[in-house]
Amino acid sequence: MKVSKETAAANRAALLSASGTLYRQKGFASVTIAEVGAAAGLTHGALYGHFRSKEALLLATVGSLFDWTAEQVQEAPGVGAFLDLYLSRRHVDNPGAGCPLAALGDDTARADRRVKADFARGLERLIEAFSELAGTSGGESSRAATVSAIAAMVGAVVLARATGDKKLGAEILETVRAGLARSVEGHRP
Amino acid sequence: MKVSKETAAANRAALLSASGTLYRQKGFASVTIAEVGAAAGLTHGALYGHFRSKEALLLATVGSLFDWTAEQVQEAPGVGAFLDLYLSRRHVDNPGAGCPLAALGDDTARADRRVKADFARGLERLIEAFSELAGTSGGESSRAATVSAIAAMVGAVVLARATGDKKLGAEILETVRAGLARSVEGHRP
DNA sequence: TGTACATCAGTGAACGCGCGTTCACTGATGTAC
DNA sequence: TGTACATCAGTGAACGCGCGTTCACTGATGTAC
Repeated sequence: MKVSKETAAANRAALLSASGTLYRQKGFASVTIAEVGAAAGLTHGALYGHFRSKEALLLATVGSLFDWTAEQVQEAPGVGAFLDLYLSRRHVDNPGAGCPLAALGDDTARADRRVKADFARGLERLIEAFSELAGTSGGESSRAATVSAIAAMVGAVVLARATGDKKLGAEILETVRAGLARSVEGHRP
Repeated sequence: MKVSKETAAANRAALLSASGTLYRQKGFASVTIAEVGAAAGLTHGALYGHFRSKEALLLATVGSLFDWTAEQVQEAPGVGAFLDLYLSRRHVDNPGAGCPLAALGDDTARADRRVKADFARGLERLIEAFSELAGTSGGESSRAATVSAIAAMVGAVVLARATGDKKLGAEILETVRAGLARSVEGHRP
């Protein structure tokens, strides 16, 4: 049956939220139309009222998904606090609510050019936000330090998740966290 | 028709080689039995003579796949040479013949406990091999530096692949390479 | 404001397709004599 | 060494199943009067 415009808009938002979570949990390839619909409290048929196809849903979802991490940085009170959150067991254990760059990096490498473009934009926004949070001026060496830090953070979360080994995973997180905390302090005169 | 024992063994090896390449290129979820068989020059039916199921093929493949990177380190003439190879455009553009930790990290996080165990073993071997190549003694700080370096390397390759942007990708690779080269030299008195 | 009706968001059965898996069959291998 | 035959690696048709997608239908919404 027909629903109000407000409900329809909320349903569309629920579909995008559900797909964003499911993609991060299961990867692009393993998410079905039916489960996205069900996670949003709808049937699979309803999804086609909002998106032309499975591909269109994917493109609509990643349009904003990869901005997540930069937004988290902007909300963080400081670099140390963000490092603690990003390199935490909680983050590693909850990919569906975590950094899409870490959860979908490999998937994006295999995806459409348009998905990659959204990923690149999200990464650029993250580099800017992180540089700003670290309080360094916009020099070249500041950007280089930020890029290296982000690579290490993403790598650490990917590796910690893939090992499935609490001890090794914790070692990776703590090692990278300590190394980056030292490096960031070193950049503050 | 029946083939010789040598041919059968070669076919089995070809299946494992094909699956290893295809997994790294397309991810675990998107590789079909038929295409693994075809890539090995066989039909899909032949595969079931060697492996009980699709899952058994996956487990047999990753049994040795994740050792690839440590073996590359052992063959490298030095740390600098390995960094140049790992953080190269060539590596980024050829995931099927590259580091499985970078190509399948996210997929492994979503996979069976046994796949994760093989990943963890491959990563441990890589940490040992890299420490040895870097020529540092087996102290705690040496291991920490190695773990941080590997996280940055894996993260750099994942990000460079996902951006699909030659310029940003090249910047990530070169920034991390330069940072690690400096860090490794710093550890040499 | 009240009423009749056109609109349209959502439902769920149905479709074709590709996948993993099975199995009767083929014919070269390799062994028994 | 030569021959007859049992073995078995590989083939390809067939199967059931789950998926993406379509579409006739439903009934609440929201508008025209």
